[in-house]
Amino acid sequence: MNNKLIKNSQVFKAFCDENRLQILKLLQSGEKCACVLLEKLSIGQSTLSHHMKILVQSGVVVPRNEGKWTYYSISEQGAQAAKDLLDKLTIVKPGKSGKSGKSGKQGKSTCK
Amino acid sequence: MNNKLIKNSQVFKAFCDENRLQILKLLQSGEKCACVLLEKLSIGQSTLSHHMKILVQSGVVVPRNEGKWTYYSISEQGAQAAKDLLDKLTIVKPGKSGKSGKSGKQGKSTCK
DNA sequence: CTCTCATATCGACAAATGTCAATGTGAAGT
DNA sequence: ACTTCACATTGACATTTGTCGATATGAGAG
Repeated sequence: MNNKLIKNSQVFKAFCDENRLQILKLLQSGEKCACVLLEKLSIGQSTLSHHMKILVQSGVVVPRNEGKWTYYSISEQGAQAAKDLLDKLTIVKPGKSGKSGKSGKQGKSTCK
Repeated sequence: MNNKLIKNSQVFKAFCDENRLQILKLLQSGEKCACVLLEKLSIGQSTLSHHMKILVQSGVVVPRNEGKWTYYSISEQGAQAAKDLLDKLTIVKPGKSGKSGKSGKQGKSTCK
C-alpha cells in the first residue's frame, strides 16, 4: 500500500533535478553515449552515472551497452507509463465534485 | 534558461513525496478541508501545512479560504499543465531516431 | 597479460527536504 | 476584549539527495 506510493514517487524523481531535465532534453534528439552527455553537462563522471541510474530506475530512460560504451535513450513506453501514472494521480473522481462534502449549507462552526 | 529547468522540476516535486501522493489521493474524491486531511495522515499540523504549500505552488492543488478554514482541491487546469510539461520533457523528436548519431558504421574505438 | 578507456560504485561531505514543537496570525464565538 | 480555533511560520534536527574524488569493474587495444 504505502509501498506503492513510494514507488510512484520514485518515478517522478526523475524530473525533479535540473541536471536530469537537461539530460532528458539532450536525449530528445536521440540516443546518446554517456561520454557525450558528460561533455555537455559540467558535472563529474560519477555524478552523471548517479543521475543516469535514477533515470533508468524510473523507467523513463533505457540503457544500451555496446562494448565499453553505454548509450541512453528515452523510453517512449516508460514515458507513457509516467503519463498514465500522472493521470491516475490527478484525476478527479466524478460524483463528489464542486464544493466540499454534501451540498446543503452547514453552520459556521464546522468545516464539514 | 537554467531557471526554466528548475521551475519545471518544482512542478514534479509535488509528486515526489509519499504524504503528498496520499493527499492527492484524498483530494481525488473532491475538495477537502485541511483539518480533514490532517485527521487521516498521521503527520503534524505544521507538516501538513508545509506539504500543502508545495502542492499549491506546483499548481496542481488550489486553496479556497472560507472563514477560518482552508479547503483544498485538485486543479484540473494545473494537472493538465503538468501533463503537458511531462509530454514536452519526454517527447522524442523525429529525425534523429534509432541508434545514436549518424547511421553509418563507425570504428570500435569511438562512440560517435 | 597488461594497459587504457568508459562507466559504476564507494566514502565523505554539503545542501535540500521532511518532520516536529513552539509561536504567530487572523477569524469566529463568548 | 478575551478566548478559542484553524492554519501558517519559525527554528531545530534527522534524513535524503547531489556532488566530488578515489577506487573498482569490465571491455577492448597493444
